[in-house]
Amino acid sequence: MTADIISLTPPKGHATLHDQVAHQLRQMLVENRIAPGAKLNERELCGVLNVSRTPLREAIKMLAAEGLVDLLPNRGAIAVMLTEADIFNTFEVMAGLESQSGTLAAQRITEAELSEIKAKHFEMLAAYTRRDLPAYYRLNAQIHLAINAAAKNPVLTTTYSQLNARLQALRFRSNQNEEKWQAAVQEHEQMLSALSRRDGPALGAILLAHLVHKRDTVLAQRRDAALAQNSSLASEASQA
Amino acid sequence: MTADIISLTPPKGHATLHDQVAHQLRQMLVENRIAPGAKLNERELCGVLNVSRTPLREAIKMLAAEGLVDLLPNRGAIAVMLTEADIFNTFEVMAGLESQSGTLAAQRITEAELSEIKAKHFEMLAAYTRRDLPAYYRLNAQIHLAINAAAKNPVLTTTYSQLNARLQALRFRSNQNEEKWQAAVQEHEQMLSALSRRDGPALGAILLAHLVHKRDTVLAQRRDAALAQNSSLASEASQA
DNA sequence: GCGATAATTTTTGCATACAAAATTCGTCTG
DNA sequence: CAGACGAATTTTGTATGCAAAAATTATCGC
Repeated sequence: MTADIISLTPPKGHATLHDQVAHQLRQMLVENRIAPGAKLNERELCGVLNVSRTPLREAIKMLAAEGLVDLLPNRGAIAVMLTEADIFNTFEVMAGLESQSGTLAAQRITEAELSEIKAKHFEMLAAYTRRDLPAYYRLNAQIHLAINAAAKNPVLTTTYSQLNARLQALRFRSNQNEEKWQAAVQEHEQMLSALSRRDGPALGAILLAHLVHKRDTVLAQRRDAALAQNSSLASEASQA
Repeated sequence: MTADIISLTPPKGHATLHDQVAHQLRQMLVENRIAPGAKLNERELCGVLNVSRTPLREAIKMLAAEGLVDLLPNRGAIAVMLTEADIFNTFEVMAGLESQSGTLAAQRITEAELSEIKAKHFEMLAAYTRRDLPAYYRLNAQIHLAINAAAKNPVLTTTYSQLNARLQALRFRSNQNEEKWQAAVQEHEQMLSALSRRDGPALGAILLAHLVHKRDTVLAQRRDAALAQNSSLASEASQA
């Protein structure tokens, strides 16, 4: 099936090496174990992953097509470094895709799927109440993926996941501020309500707004981080 | 820039071999010079493209990530064979993306861009009047790409182009029937009107409907082709 | 003659080898 | 001492070689 070409799930058993390597590299990039802008040294990675350069290079080419690394001619590959414009644009597209998936999900979701999402929602509320950020993020992501899955369109799911992967690295260590967190939780309440009523347009609109807010949060955070980085660099420079 | 990772335009000068090969293969797939389901024999393609297997295989991995070929473990790659569900789903996503690009384009298009699209529109009308299908298709595609470009979101453009490439092969030899053709032209008139009025929501809605119609046309055509194929096979069998 | 099985050939997947480009380092000059 | 030039090293890009898996052909049994 076309939508499964890009396997975002671990290749089971012992599939081809380049697929395994691609999966491992994807994980490393998404979890920020390879920093944005960092060079992917082939020899080094060969050592870490215990493979020769051939499957490694093939995997890198796949990641390039997925938009997780940039290919510099004669200079290898680097982990993508998203500009603010890139982030804005990516969120803009993801907002459209997620909105669409919400609209479709409202039409196509089964009772069983809805129940599972509701359950995850309550688990997420529990995590929020405990201020357990990692659990909250995990459940949040699961809910969004579940809504996506309920849209019953594998092409949509794959496209969404691929864009999401590029941003994952950004969100990996992001800390919400309290009021935005609360707002996000409220939006999730509205999402569940719309989904329960099978109100596609409403769910689409909510998800659109939700993603816009998420985008603003990520961008604001990024600016703060950049400022902190700059000031620490400045103090370092003054020390030297 | 992230959106330029996947180069859909000819790599100028003498870039890396795997990029050139990827471009050539893409062209061959999109133009149906490699039939859907056909096996991509490595040695054979090496001969045709005058390269060794290494850059060829790297290129194939990229095309796999782009969804143009399927990778079968230990059995190489085949040109994607879209099922009817795949086509439906791909069009569904493309409809969403194109609708969004219309909405954004209405907000962000410049006068110069609008004029150029209008000019292309009239050229397209000329082609329609002459019943010059190839010219019509070319201009039609250019208009859609121009609207996409006017949305000023490279991520959206790339995502759209990537999905479009998968369907290009289908449309390459597609013949419109007269009334659907006329309807499509009328929709284009509405598009231009909405774009001139900078009416984003209207343009989005029109493009959504336009894509749905395109989808129906392509699927109907495909069913006809399948029937013709079957009957010719049947007569062949009866001859033997 | 037909189907199943075994041998042969082909093809894929991976590792290695070699050439060209880029990076690094040292040296030299002003 | 700064900066530029150039040799040495590293790193990438491509070609080739080898082993395992698949496809093909031939052979055998029925």
